[in-house]
Amino acid sequence: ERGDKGVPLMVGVMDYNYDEDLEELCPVCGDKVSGYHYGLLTCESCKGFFKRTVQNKKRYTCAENQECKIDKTQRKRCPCCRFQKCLDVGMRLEAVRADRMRGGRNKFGPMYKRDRAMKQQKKALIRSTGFKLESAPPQLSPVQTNYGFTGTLHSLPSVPKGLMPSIPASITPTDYEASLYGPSSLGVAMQPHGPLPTQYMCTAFPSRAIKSEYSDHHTSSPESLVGYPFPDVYPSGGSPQPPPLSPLVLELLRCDPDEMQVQSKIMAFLQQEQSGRGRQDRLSTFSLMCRMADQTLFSIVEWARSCIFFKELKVGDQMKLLHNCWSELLVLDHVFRQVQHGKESSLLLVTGQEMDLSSVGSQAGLSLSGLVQRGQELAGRLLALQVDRREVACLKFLLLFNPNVKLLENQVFVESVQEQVNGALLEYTVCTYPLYLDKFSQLVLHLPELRALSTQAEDYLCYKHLSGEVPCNNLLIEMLHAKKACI
DNA sequence: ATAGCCTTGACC
DNA sequence: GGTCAAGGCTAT
Repeated sequence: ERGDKGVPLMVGVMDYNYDEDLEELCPVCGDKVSGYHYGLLTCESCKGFFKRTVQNKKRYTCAENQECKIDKTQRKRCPCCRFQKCLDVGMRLEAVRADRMRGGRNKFGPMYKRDRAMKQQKKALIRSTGFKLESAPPQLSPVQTNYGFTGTLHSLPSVPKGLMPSIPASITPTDYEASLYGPSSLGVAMQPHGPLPTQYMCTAFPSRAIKSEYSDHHTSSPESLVGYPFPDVYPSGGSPQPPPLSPLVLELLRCDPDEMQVQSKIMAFLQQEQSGRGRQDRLSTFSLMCRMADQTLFSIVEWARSCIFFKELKVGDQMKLLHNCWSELLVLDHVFRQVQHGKESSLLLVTGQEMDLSSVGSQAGLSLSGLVQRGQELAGRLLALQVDRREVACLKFLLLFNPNVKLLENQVFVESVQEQVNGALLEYTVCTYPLYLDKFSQLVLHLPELRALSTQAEDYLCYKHLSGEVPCNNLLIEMLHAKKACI
């Protein structure tokens, strides 16, 4: 691809640019990758090894304890552990053809294409986030960097133990390969003596073996099948199924509170507050909106405090992060509600009430109407993007775990969560919307507008507060003060 | 048996 | 017609 054979040294030096070279390492042995082979990027030798093993139905036994380290220099020592590692990192038995037909393409083609697109975007992401990965301390041990949440095998920015310690932990290809195609070797490494994921369990599998992807083209006699005694990863026999949703995305979504619960809670609170007042001092619409935003903010803080990752932080760091992003979360909450509402002419409030936009225009001042309008425009763009709940769940984490917040006790953790969620969101969008390759960047590109909008909202709130129009005892104002104190 | 290089051929 | 992952070949 890159003509790196006769490249003049100088060009090599000039081109040596974080770009490709670091990613081109075989997940099995760390040798140079020569292309996609049997499901993922591997080196030429592991490709050949995997082919020989499966074609010739070889059975190996390990002389040691089935935990031999496999690297470029030692890969010949234990074929048993080497083959096990091939399976662990996700090489596909089905990609070895039973009929030995040469040339052509197989059903994995589209998958390789998707993976290329994803790698491309991840690279762009790394570039746009200012080479965070490269500027990180160069030799963090996996233990130090592994803040991965337990329970997922996917998207952890960390390396399986013993795999090429010279590789910066976060950018080995392993994460993505594994999260696309099967359990990561990290997952296996994390539970070295535990049971393997079901699909790789070596059960007593009857002679009905793996079908080649080409066996459809020929009358498939039992003899034409490769008889490797592993169960088919895709028993349904169709095209490769999309990988399961990243468990991280699911986990982030699970953290989300139930909308109806929040809605009725805030509704009940406001009603109670109103009923406690006499006819005379009923709150103005504006004050009511402030109380509503205030209560929403309470529920956001409650959400954050019970969230995966966030609850691991010390309170001091939690405060700093929330002080930084509370208005962004509030705005995102509002805007996404409008996306779901889908009506141009009215606002949907957190209480489930609908409010005519024309009444906002007439009752609110110019600056508030402008703010609302800007929110509607953002909602319109997000609607056009077809942003979904899972993506919003990720965006909330990206806002919350802002690595630019200063003086954090556990900065590294925050950066790690940011990276993990970025990766999970990227993976989610590429896998869920394969025809919309740009969706991830489109989503992330809307964050600056969201931030700008929230800043404008803060300014507005500040102005209203200074002119004494915001009710006191207000979390909004407290946050406003705290943030100003930070800066 | 290994691994680097070669040939093949469906898909774009 | 080019691409590139399959399988094939062959020195070590």
